[in-house]
Amino acid sequence: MNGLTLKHLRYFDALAQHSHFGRAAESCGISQPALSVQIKELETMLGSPLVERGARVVRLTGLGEAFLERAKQILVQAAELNDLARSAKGALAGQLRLGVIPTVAPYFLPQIMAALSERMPGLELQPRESVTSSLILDLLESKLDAAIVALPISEPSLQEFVLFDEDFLLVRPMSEAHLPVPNARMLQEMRLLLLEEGHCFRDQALSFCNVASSRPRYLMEGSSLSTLVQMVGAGMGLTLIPEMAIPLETRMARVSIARFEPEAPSRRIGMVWRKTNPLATKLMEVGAIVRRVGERKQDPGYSDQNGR
Amino acid sequence: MNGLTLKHLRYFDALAQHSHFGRAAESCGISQPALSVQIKELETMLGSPLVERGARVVRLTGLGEAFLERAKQILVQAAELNDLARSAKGALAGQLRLGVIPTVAPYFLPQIMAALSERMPGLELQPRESVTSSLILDLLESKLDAAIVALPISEPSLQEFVLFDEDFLLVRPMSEAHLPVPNARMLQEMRLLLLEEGHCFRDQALSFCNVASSRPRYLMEGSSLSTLVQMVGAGMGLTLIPEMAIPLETRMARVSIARFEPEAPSRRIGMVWRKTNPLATKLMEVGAIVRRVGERKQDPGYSDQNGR
DNA sequence: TAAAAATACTCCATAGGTATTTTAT
DNA sequence: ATAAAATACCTATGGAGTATTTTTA
Repeated sequence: MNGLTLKHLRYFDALAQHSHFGRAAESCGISQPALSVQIKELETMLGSPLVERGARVVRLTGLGEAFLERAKQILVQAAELNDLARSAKGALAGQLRLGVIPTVAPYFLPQIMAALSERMPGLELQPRESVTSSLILDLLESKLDAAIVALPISEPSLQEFVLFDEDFLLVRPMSEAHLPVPNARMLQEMRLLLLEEGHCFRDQALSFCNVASSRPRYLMEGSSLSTLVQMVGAGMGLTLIPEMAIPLETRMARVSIARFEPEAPSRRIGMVWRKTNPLATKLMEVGAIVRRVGERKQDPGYSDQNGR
Repeated sequence: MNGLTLKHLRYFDALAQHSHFGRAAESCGISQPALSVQIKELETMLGSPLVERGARVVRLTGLGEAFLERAKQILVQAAELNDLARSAKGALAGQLRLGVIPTVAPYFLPQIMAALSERMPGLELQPRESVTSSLILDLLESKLDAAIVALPISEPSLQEFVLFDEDFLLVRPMSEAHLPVPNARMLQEMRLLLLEEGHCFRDQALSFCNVASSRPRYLMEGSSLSTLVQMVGAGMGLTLIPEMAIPLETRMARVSIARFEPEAPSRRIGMVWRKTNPLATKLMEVGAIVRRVGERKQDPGYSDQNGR
């Protein structure tokens, strides 16, 4: 009598996500009629419709919303079952889907991959770069195993593992190198170049400047730290970048770096994963290795392959 | 790549429960080879065995245990999805699987069924009588929707809904009706007839008598309150019964009833259900109706169909 | 050697495809 | 009029049955 299938849930989840039978079907790798039939079957089992069919819109009913929420939980748990076997085996093998935020990835990911391939040879790292909000969503839906982001996340279902803290440094045109380092108040009056919305680094920088409104007068936006530094070099303003970005980003640019004293702004970088992930203990080991990489980077005597 | 099915989980759950491919298959309504194939498929997907096959024994591996735990969770949640639709509809309709402990069922269930069929006509009550431990297990595995038991249960995942408190009364042979009512200390020296192990009412009575050991000197056991009262009538000792059992059990018996003063032992009867059950709000309504029945029963002016 | 699980094969139910119709804006 | 979902019909995969062999205590 219980004809419910995980397939039903996957299809319904896809339908809810796309709000469109055709695209949802495509995302499942099946044809639109096949998906229609499965959804209808699900509704028949339940005795109530899950979606309202408009001519151009598909919307979830109230029941559909409630159903979706629970269905997602089940799908996540089912996905975790797959990881269970891997976690039972000694070394963490197979692929590890790791998300990394854009203001960390280019400066840290190469070293992470090098360290992991040495210390955990069986591991196949599948990195994905995106902003925090997107990474967290994927994490919660079990589309990622772990993510490296700025802490805190404060999501109760996620485990946070601190990797390291790092300061933000001031990047100015060479021509201003002789000027005193401005403080937070002064920064508010200057032409500050920051990342576009969605990047946590942007918010952290703004919060240092005590900027309440999200768009102060002299704010310009770039889509990568590299772009920002280039713009600074061209005399268009100044910016902040995290310390780990210095070697790579300032090598070719005609800019001057200054440290804020005595209170430098900073961020805490950490790794997060679902607490219920069966790989949790293995992920802790991964975290320890990654942390080691971070410590080496911060050691002033250390010189990585990015030179400097 | 994710060929996992709820069917796999159901079959594996059955196998774990029966530790026997043949019987597990039977309980699933399929043949033994069919189950073997599915289990093997599951193990192949995971890459590790879930069970150790002995010639006469099937035991779960470590991975199997871990897998089972998570699989059960998923199965419960999947079962709850079915209830979701019903809860969305206005009145609670369809069948409601209600467990009741043996020391409540015969005295309370008829009135409950009468009240519910009047107040919730669409509801088809499927009662099941068993001891508390068994009811709670079934509840947690979603094989019951709710249960009427003695509180507290103190299981975090269960919602407790208090129905009423009721006293325990002393049942003596008619010949002893003139004697003073014994207190708890005195009871320890008397020939006390109680239910066999597993019944919560037995434990509650023992705890009133401050009996530490589970089998005091003068203890005899019966399998139903009715039997106990008959034995008391035959002069074999005395017993305690809950107040609601009085009308039915003492009608035909030559026994005398006495109330303990001033501190009568008592029990709290309540209804419990899984907090995550989508029917939770509806179950609260059911609880309210059942509570009303309990209140009417306790009203001295009330006379139910059991006479008295 | 005997009970139990695995294997071999056969079959049919059903998930899914293609072609088409119906629906709603 | 048109995009989108439902329906009709057909095909093929795989779940489940029976018969049999293999395993192990």
